[in-house]
Amino acid sequence: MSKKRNYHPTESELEILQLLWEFGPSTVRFINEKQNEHKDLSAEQAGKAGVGYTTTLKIMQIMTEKGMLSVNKESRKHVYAPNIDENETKGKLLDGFLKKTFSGSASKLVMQALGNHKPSRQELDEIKKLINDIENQTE
Amino acid sequence: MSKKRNYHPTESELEILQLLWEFGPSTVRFINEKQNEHKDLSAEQAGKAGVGYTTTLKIMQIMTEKGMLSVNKESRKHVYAPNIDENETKGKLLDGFLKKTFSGSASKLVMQALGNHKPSRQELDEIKKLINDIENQTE
DNA sequence: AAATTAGTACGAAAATAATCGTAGATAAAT
DNA sequence: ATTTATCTACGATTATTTTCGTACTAATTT
Repeated sequence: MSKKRNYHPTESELEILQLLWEFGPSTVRFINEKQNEHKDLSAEQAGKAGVGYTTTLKIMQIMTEKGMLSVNKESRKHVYAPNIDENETKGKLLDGFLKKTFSGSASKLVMQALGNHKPSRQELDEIKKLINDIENQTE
Repeated sequence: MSKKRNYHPTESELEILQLLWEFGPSTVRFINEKQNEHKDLSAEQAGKAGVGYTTTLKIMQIMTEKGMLSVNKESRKHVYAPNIDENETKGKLLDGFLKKTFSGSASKLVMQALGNHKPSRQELDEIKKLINDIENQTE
């Protein structure tokens, strides 16, 4: 039986995972800069310092220990890559959120999501198509 | 300008809020028992001890300090009531989750939710109705 | 009334997450 | 070849959340 780890990425772990999923294998420096770019965009306060380099490094090292990332040490600039699947991970996170917040009811969540966030015409069409697919596939 | 507090309930705070929303104003004892019932249902280990009474009490007191709950102390058994709106709170939580996990795209989340959780026919119908409502309301 | 039970108050410990300082090593620049 | 910049390693600190022990008080039982 394989050791089935259950990954519960923390907030900053998730932030890093997102960047790695988006940009592919990266150095600590790159990830750290992206983190601080993002912070700037939504900066509410002038005095925000941003995440320190060694903080990002430390977290990525911890993630590697946990098995979430793998690291290539050939170069001095270690290159980290996500070791877990984006959709699978997001699915699990969604599952947890669903249970905690919407008693596990996907439709309640969908309704709140659609109710709050007026989706665009294109988004609506995508969703309708998805629903059609599900309906056809069921029967 | 009113002091606009931004409530970020923690996990156990949210668990308590859910119970208060579901069952209405309650004593610590009641909430604590519900917490442990729920834990039993999904008990994976035999040795799980459950949440201690004073733990629940403490958290509810902290929530009261923060303004999330209000408390009626007329009886010796204090009765706690949620002070924040269920839909509004869940909306904010969803918002945060959306940003952190799905880059703020509601449709991505909906698609993942529907993709993972084969909704029932009834749920599908509800969602379709909701989409119709949104479409009609837009134009 | 005495003893037992059931409550609240509250400080402090334990667990978890995030941050950073500093040391040491390698590479790059002068 | 020195100096300076860049990188990793890693312990320690801070912040946050959760848990619980203990003291004290009020009610309930015997």
